[in-house]
Amino acid sequence: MAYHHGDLRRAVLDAALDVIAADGPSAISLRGLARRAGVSHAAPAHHFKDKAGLLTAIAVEGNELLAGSLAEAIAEDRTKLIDLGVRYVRFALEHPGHFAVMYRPDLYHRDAPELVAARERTGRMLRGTVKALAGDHSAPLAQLAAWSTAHGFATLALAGNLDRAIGDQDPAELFRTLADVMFVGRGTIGP
Amino acid sequence: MAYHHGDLRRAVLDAALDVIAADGPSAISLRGLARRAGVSHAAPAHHFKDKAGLLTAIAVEGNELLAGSLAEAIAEDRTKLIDLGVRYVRFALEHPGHFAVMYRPDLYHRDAPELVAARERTGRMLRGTVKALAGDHSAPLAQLAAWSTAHGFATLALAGNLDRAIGDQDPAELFRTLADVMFVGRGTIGP
DNA sequence: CCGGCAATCTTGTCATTGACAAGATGTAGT
DNA sequence: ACTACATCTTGTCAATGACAAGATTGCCGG
Repeated sequence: MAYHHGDLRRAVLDAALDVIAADGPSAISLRGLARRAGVSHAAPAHHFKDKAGLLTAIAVEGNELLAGSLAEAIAEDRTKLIDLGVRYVRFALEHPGHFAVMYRPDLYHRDAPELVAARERTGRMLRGTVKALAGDHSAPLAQLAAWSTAHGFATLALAGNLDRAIGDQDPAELFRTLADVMFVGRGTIGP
Repeated sequence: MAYHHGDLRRAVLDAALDVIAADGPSAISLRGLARRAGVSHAAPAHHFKDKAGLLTAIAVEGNELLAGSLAEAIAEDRTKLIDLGVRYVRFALEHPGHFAVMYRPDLYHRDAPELVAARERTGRMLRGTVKALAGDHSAPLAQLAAWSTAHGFATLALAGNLDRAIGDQDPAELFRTLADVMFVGRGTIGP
């Protein structure tokens, strides 16, 4: 084994995401991740400072991935709010490790500058699209409604609370159906 | 200090709920709770077996409290789905410790019989009300929509993600406004 | 009244973990 | 080659969860 791992930072991140997706954020241990990567027990700390630092890095990466995906949808059509919701749900299902950390600020350093920046970038996507659809007076409420619905659906689906309702469908497409029924044809929110 | 605490079980539960509401479930330690209650470090284990057992007890109690509140709303008017949502949100804000644990099955014993029973009781409330409003064909989707929205709103509000949007309003009443805008006047869901 | 019995709590211990400090090893720039 | 730096190792400590064994208390049947 070489003294330098090559990319220990990424290896630890990937191992952590594996464990989190399988058993939740409380199941990770820096020492366990070190063993998985074949390095000494204190090596990860050099890249992430401490456990909260590792989870902060995951939250940052998650927000960047999500912002990127939302940006794609906006590039296609900046008026389709439902597409943003579908991508939000799809992101949660495809990156369960990231999603499981992102909205648990008690687990990481919520004031880290890079995190604040990534969060802000994600938030701008949603706000911009909502404002393009709703008047300025109803935009905040519409934003709340959209975010709450997508976030609630994703959260419940990830935790397995919707297994029976979802069956063998694609959850993200089921969410599209749901959002269509809720929003389409209403003056306040959707086209 | 008497050898018997009196009601150590409740004291530990209350202390745990305090800590969880303040710093999240990852901040609790059985030994810390024991110190808070003025007992030896191993006393709590006698009541809850282990840490997951303590969190299981909290999840059970939370589901029972929530089911009770929902039952009240149904007793008043079994057709007002929005009232259920408002109570769901209010429960989350008034019992943040319980709520923070209930939907994190990775933290507790998700198969404990008492927990399954309490969950089932809560679920019946929602299903019954939704079925009374929507036809059998659209009920599952309507239930998903209602639960997702309320759960997402409560989750985001608790994590502090909605602070700016909420301002100094009562979050639960804000949710009522939001739900009114979303649901009222639609054939599929609300009256 | 009392002997035992179960529930409750204490004390003692162990492996694991997170965090930190100090040192070793490789790498890049000059 | 020399130096500065990033990376990784080794060693250590306090805190924690879990377990085992024993002490204390209240209670119940006889």
